[in-house]
Amino acid sequence: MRELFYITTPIYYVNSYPHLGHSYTTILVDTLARFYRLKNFEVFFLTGTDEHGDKIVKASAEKGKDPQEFVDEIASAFKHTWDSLGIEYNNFIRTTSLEHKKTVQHLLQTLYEKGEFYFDEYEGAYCFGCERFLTSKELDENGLCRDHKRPPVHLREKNYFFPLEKYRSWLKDYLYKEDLIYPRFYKEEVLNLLEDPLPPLCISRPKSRLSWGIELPFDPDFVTYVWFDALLNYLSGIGYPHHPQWQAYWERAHHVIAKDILKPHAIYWPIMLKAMGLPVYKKLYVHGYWLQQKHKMSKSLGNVIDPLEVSGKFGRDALRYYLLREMAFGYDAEFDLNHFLVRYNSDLANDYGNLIFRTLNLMEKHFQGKVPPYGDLLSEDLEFRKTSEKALDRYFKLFEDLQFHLALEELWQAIRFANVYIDKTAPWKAIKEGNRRRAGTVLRNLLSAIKSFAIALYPILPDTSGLLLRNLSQEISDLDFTTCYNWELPKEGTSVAKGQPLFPRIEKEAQEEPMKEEQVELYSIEEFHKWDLRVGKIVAAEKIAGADKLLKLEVSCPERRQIVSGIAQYYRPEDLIGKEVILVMNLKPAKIRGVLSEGMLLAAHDERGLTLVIPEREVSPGAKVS
RNA sequence: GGCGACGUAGCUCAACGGGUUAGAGCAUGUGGCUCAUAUCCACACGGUUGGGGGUUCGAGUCCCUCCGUCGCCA
Repeated sequence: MRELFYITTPIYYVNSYPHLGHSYTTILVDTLARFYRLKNFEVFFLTGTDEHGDKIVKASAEKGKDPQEFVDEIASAFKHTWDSLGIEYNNFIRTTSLEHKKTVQHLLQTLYEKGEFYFDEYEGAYCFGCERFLTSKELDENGLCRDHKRPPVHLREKNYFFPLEKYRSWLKDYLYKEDLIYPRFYKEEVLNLLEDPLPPLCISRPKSRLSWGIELPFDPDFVTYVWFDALLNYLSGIGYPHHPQWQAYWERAHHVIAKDILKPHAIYWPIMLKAMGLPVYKKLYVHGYWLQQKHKMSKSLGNVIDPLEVSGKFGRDALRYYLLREMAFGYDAEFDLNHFLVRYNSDLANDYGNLIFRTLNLMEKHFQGKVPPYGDLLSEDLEFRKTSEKALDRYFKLFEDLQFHLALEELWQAIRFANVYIDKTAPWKAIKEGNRRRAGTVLRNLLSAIKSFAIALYPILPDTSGLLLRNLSQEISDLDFTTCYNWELPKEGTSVAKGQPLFPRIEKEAQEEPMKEEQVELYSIEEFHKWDLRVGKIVAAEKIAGADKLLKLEVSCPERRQIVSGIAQYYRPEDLIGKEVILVMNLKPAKIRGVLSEGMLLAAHDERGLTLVIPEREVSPGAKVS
C-alpha cells in the first residue's frame, strides 16, 4: 500500500477573477502534489471555490445576474485558469455543491446535538464590507470601518455562536508541542494571539438578511456563516462522511494558505476539528504576498497581474519557475517583470536550456542520436556524478521543507557545474582527435545527468521536462526520483533527439513588444464607463535621461500621480507646467525605462505630430470626463 | 502601546545548534573557448554583515540599546 499525501489550496472566494496570488498558491500545491507523486505517494490534491455570502449577492446583482449564474461563471474561470496553468488537481470542490452542503449540515447537526452552539442576541456596529460586527476599537476616529472607510450600521440580531474560549488552553498546548505551522514565526504569531481570551465565533446569519448560504439543519431561519461553510471544504472535498476514503486521507492532510487567512486556519479550524472529534490536520504551510512596487496587489490599486498573460507570453513553466525561484517561502516577494526576464534568460535559457541543447546537438552530430557505451570513467567523470548527486540530495531535502528558492539554487549549481564539465572535457575536441570513446563517455554521463535534472524539475517544469524526457526516449510515468541516481539511464543504444531549444532566449525587442491590439469591435456605453478619465493639472515635468521621447510628469488630479509620457519630441517640460490634460486613471501602473507610470495622457495624432487633448476652459483637477 | 519579523556586495538572496581570509547568482570589467539558444568557462571588481555597546578565546549568528521597513494584536 502506497503512502498517502493529502494537500489543499484554500477555496477561493468568487467575488473576483483569479489573479497572481491565487495562482501562486495553486501552482505551489500542484508542484508539491507532483513532487510527492514522483516520490511514489498516493496524492490527493484538492482545490475549489468559496461561493456564499453577502458580497456574492451584491456582486451578482450589480451584473444583473442571479447568484448561482454568477458563481458558476467565476468558478469556471478558476477552472479554466488552472487548466491553462497545467494544474492537475484531483477534485475541485464548490461550496454550492450538494455534496458540500450535505457535509456542512451533517457537521452542524452533530455539533448542535453535542451542545456546542448557543443562541444569543448581539447588538453592535456591523460593517457590510467585512460582513461582520466590529468592536469599537476596529473603527477609526470618524467611526468608520478602517478597511472599508464606510460607516457601520447599527444592528441587533439573534445568532448562533460557537464558544472558542473553552478550547483555548488545549490549542495552546497542542500548538506548543506540535510543529503544526510552518514557517515557525507564524506559529509564534498564533501563540501570541492565544494569550488573550478568544471571543465566541458567530456561525450564523438570519435568512432575512442573507439567504445565499447553507441553511442550519436545526433552524431554517438561519444560514451558516463563512467559516463553518468554507473550512469544511477540506472534509467535503474528500468525501466526508460517506466516502470510505476520507479518513485515510484526512490523517495525511496538509494545508497551504496565504498569510491573510492564518487565524481561521490556525485557531478556528483546529478547534472546530477538536469539537467534532476529528484529528487536527498535519501541517499548515503559510506563504507571503506577491508585491508590486512594495504594495500588495489589489484591484483598487489596479496593479493586479494576470497570470495567464504572463504564462501565455512566456510559457507556463517559466511562470512556475519564476514564482517558486523568487519567493522565499513565508516571506513577501516582489513580482517584477524585469527580474522575470533576467531569471528566464540566465537560468532557463543560458544555463539549463543551452546545456541541454549543446549536449544533444553533439549527440546528433557525432553519434547519430544513439546513446553510446561508457568507456573508462575518469576522476573528472566521477567528480561530476558526485556533484550532481549531492545537489540532488540537497534539492529534495529543501523541496520537502518548501524552500524552493534554495532548492533550485542548489540544483542550478549542478547545472552550472555540468557546463564546467563539458568545457573541461571538451568532447568536440576528443572527436577531432579521433577519441570517440572518450567523447561518448562524457556525453552519456551528461545525458544521464540531464535526465536526472528533468525528473527533479518535473514538479516545477512539467511541460518542458516531459518534452525533454520524450526527446531522450523516456516517459515520466515510468520514472521516479530514485531513477535520478541511475547513471545507466538512458540505456545504451537509446535514441535521443535535440528538438527545439526548450527555453528560447527572450530578446530585448520581444520584451518591449506591446501586447496584441484588440480587434475593432463596437462597445456599449457600459464598456466605455469602465475607463476612469479625469482632468489633471501638470505640476512638474522633466526629461528622462537616456530616453528621447519620454517625459516624467507629476499631475494633480487633485491627488498627485506620476506619469511617464512619450511626448518629449513635441513638448518642452517647462511649457507643460500648469497645463490641464485628460488622464486615464485606472490603467495598470507600469514601469517605463525603470520609471513608474500610474496612468496615461490623452493626445491626438496626425501627420503633423501629436497634440495633447486639453479642456476648453479651466476645470478643477479631478473633474470626471465622460 | 504589546508581540514579532526583517535590515548582509549596485540588485535578489546564502551562511546547520557562535568557529578558520562573510558566500552565490545577476549586473560591471578583462581574458579564454567555439559543441551550443551571441550561449559557455576563467579571473577581477565589489561588504566596518543598519548604528552603538556588551558576553566570549572567537559574533552576521547570543544579550542590551537606538534607527529604519513591515506584519499581527490592541
